[in-house]
Amino acid sequence: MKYSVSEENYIKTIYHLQQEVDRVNTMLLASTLETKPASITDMLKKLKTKRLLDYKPYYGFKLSAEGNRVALSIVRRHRLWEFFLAEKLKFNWEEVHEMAEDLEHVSNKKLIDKLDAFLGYPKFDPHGDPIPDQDGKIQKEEHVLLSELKLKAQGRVTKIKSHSKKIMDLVAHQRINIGSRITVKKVFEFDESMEIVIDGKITKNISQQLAKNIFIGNAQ
Amino acid sequence: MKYSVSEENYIKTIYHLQQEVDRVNTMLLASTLETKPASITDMLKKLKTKRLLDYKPYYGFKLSAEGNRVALSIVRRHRLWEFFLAEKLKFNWEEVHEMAEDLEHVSNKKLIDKLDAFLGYPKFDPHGDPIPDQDGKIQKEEHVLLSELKLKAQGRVTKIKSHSKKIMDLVAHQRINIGSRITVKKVFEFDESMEIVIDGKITKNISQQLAKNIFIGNAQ
DNA sequence: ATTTTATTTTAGGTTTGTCTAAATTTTATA
DNA sequence: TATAAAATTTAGACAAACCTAAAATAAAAT
Repeated sequence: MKYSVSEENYIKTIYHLQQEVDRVNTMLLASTLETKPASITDMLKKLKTKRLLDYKPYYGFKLSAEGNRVALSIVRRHRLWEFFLAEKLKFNWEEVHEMAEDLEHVSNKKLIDKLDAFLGYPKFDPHGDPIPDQDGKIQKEEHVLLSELKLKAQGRVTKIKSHSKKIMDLVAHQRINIGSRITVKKVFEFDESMEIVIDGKITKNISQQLAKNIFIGNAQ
Repeated sequence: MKYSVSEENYIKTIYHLQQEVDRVNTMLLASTLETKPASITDMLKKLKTKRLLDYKPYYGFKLSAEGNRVALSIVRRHRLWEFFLAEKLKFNWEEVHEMAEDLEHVSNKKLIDKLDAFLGYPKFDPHGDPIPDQDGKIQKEEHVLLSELKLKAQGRVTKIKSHSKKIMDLVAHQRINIGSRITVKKVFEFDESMEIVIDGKITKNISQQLAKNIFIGNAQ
């Protein structure tokens, strides 16, 4: 089945929100997609008739098994293109997300599978997010938030929680990259900010809010 | 300026038709785009207000300078993606056209320029068609139709005129590729069909209709 | 130079995906 | 538990891009 760009964006967004909160509602989806609640309701009805969504008016909704399958294929496309943009075209990993938003809707399966092969079947994208394989299988990530790392603890950055421009700006400025080795030197009780050392070289001070958006783990 | 997929398809199609006939009309455009004349008129009015088209009702239309510029940028994207698909993803050159129809609408300029660099600034796509550079400049092709080649004449295939599935099927089956060296062994007066030798190895008989769709020239 | 035929445009309708405003249902609060 | 507030849905409208049927114009034929 082929879905419209709009349908795909709804499915993908519902999928991502379901990873974060246990109940996605109309309001949340509307604010995430920067659209109005009434538009959400319209699309929910459409996705329900296409059996991508379990949806009872007023009682909430979630992706059906088929909806989940479709979501994973969109996520796969998105992350493969991100990998391509960063690895082959040499884009900075902060700028690939936006471009991949367009490329992800090119849905020719043979194209995506050949791209996957060309890239060497990568398991994680440049943000450290796992790339689903042809069957939608995802390699388990094991990581903790930098904010939860104990003093003197060390690890590699595997992922940034949100890819919003605001966060990416700060992360890039602080020279924190996927793969950077981070050591926690100090945690300040006052505001829970921390002093870290990046790759054994640069020392930086970061806020707790930022540390709560950086994952340290086992990927790559 | 950003244009819709539909607008881009109209602009691109008008551009291509203008290379072939000196006056594109509503009927021709409708049949090429597999749409109805009334829909063409609607879009012509829209493209006129966007100053991409010189158009006087009932008097005909042609791309404006700006329309031409936009068309060349679409053609550039299309052919760069075709080159990528054939060269990097190892698709057969007969199958890349369809996929590039989707990819061409991803119009981020920085992405396209980086793709161009990654591919090594190719001058011709896998069909032998020239790829416009950032400024819309096209490398001149010098080629003649295979049907016009003299007896015993020889040359390399640089381009297939149309990329319709019907032609591509036949061309692929006959093992005629871009770059193949063709020698004309015989021309039969009865139906103007010809016997050719491909790369000094295989002998084939092809119809005049087919020979009129194969260009022999100087590209690559 | 009419008449016939072909082409093009207009008028009005459809679908997709959006919107605003109003109505309905659920949840929270007094 | 009745009422206020918040969330959700319905009703009706709009733009984009298409359609059919009819009207207008241009081109061809007699």
